Amino acid sequence: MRSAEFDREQVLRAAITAFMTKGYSKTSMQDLKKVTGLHPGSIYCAFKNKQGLLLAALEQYNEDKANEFTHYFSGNTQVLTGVKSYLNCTVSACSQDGPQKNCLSQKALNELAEQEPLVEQVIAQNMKQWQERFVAIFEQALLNGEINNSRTPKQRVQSLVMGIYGLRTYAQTDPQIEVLNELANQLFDDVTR
Amino acid sequence: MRSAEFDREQVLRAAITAFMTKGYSKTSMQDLKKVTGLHPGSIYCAFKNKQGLLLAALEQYNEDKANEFTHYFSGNTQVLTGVKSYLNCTVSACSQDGPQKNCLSQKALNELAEQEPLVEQVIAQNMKQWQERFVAIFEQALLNGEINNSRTPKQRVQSLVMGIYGLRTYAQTDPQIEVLNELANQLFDDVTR
DNA sequence: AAAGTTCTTGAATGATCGTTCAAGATTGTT
DNA sequence: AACAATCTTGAACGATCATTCAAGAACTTT
Repeated sequence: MRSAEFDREQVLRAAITAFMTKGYSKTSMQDLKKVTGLHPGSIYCAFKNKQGLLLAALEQYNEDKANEFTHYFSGNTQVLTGVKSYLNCTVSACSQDGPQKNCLSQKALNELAEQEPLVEQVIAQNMKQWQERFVAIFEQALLNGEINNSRTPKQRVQSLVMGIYGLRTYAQTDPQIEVLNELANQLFDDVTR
Repeated sequence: MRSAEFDREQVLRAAITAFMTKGYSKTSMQDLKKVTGLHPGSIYCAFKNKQGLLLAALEQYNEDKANEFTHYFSGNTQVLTGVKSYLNCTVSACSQDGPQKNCLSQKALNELAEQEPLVEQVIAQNMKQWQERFVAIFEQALLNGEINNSRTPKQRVQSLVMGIYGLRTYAQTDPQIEVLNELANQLFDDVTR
């Protein structure tokens, strides 16, 4: 046996950045060869094809986001403080230039929904997981008495994730950080009221 | 002189539908030939190239949306009633299948932002116009006493359009009409509170 | 160190892409 | 009716696309 020479995570992160900046369709295999350092044959051997690479990249992205998420809520401070700082982080990411202002799942969903059912399904699943992590957080907030039960945690989270999707789209037309911060603060207030 | 034989609006509406269903990159000139009934040469003569056709389609789309908008607020009923029915219409569009569940501006923005500056600029302008139409509506609502001045009309509208962007994205992962209606109702309450 | 296995390489493939343009068709003018 | 002007047609173009695969390189085992 001989093990592969490339670092899978490193390759996937490079692919993630490429897909986030240029989108799936406009990212050619030549681009992917350049950023991953892998020759076409290796890519096809490891991921079957371009779509397979996207699916693997989405999986990696989901994992990274899950780790990031737990990082925000690992401390034993108030739960809502974590939500607030999560939103602040999202805003500052959106207001910057560069690839990180986007979300791979959201961008790929917009591009490929109803065109690539498998991809759509995987993204929907990832987003559902993300949403469920938030629900767990808000259920804890309810137990802590940080929020009341005028709306269920799930209802609040649905509004929250909808708001974050909207925030990212809004930021693409108007990346003023003050406006985005105001929007995020208002969203926080509405969701925790 | 000899006038063109095709109906420009008809061609643009066909292009709009095509771009909305498959996205810009994945809509080939062959597709466009098929749906518009125009041969490549005619398309290039009338719109210069594929991007020119997209720009023309975006312009037509913006015009159509503006007309649709005034339709919702032309009656002399309460302003907020119009907002509510606008949201209901958006929800039912999102929950359906087919091309109309998307918004051409939003989809193209997600696909082409930071890749095609000219397209991005035109879309940002269209979205700004859409937002300004809403601001005028909310200023009227303020005069009518339908909303208070705890937030400015502009602030309310920023939250509203952000919410609508988010609603459309949310609908792509979970098109249950009950959930979307609940989200839209909550958005309405938050924005008019 | 030789053989066997697995991975890497990158040129080649056929398909499809956006785009062009010269020839044909149609209309308006004289 | 003949000519000029303009539009339509669709085959052809080079470029680029995702993908393949046979040959070479590198590692493991004997």
